[in-house]
Amino acid sequence: MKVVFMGTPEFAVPCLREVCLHHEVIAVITQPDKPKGRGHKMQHPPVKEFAVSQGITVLQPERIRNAEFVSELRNIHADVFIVVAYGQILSKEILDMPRFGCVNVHGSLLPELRGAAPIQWAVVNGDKKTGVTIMHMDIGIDTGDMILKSEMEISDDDTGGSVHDKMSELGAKTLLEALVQIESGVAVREKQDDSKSTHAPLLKKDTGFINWNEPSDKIIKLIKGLNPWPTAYTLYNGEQIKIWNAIKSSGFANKECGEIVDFVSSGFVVKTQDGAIIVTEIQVQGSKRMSTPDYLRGHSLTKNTILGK
RNA sequence: CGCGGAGUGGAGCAGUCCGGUAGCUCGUCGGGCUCAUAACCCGAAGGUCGUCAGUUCAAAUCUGGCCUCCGCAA
Repeated sequence: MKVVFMGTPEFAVPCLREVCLHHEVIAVITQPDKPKGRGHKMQHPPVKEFAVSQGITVLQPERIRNAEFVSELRNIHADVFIVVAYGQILSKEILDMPRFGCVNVHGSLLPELRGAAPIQWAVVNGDKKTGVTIMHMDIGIDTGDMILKSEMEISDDDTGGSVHDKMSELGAKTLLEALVQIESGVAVREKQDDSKSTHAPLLKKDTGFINWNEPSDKIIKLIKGLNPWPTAYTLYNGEQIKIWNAIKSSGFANKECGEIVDFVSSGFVVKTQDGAIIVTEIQVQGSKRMSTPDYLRGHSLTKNTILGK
């Protein structure tokens, strides 16, 4: 099929890679280059990098819904638009353009976790499984008719990052299957049960601020789900400490939540609502991420300090 | 030219302001003690202090350039 691919971050690259192998990608549409990062250097979206390496035409409209760009898009005459984490909302005009419509790869088992950050929220919520859904886009956000789903397990060791990476590949595979079905006319259109929908809002920095008054399991899920971004964090005497990893512990019933109650070989122990957790990997401002024992070799933390303020 | 932090034996740091013998906590290796130990005691190895140049009798330390890493902000 003749495909226009819309996508921006790393997550979309495997999809583009696989689609390139089996279909004719006539254009890639991605977000404009933006000054980003330290020193405000220009940064190309990962999808652009890949597209350029394959010699595919790259278009980076500031606003894809602008009349001028829409007419440009109309002239491309693709059979299908594939949208994977593009980052802009498509207008009805665009959705109706290709013969087979617009196909989206979404990182959850819809109708659960509609929205911007389904992968991380699945981990944060402590879900045991998640998956990808391939769907026909409609005017709503992640509300379109579903074509195909693939499930995957979330293990205790998984992080937002690890699930992201695995799902990125799973999504590409599932997308290819769906495209075959679409092309041969056997693809189903399953309506979503809106009454079962949940929401996975955009992650912000402060999503990672740890509330030590919550149970150990919940805090650990937050830490895992927001690793590597935006990362769970707390404050130690007003200084931010990112917490990369922690394991469950217990005891210290008579202590205050958030208090550093002990030091053990794998890290320091913090009281939570229903027990304690051992913080095993941290990062302080200006320094790199390291295991807590490493950190404690050159720094000291004071016992009984209350974290989070 | 967005703001800021950092590069010192294998790890994490101190020392830099105020130039003058390379230090701490661990790890490693050897020995001792112990029924035993991630415990304790004794000893050892291991660093051209990111890099290049400059100042100086003398540079980890002062000056300038470069490389790399990190936090914030976007």
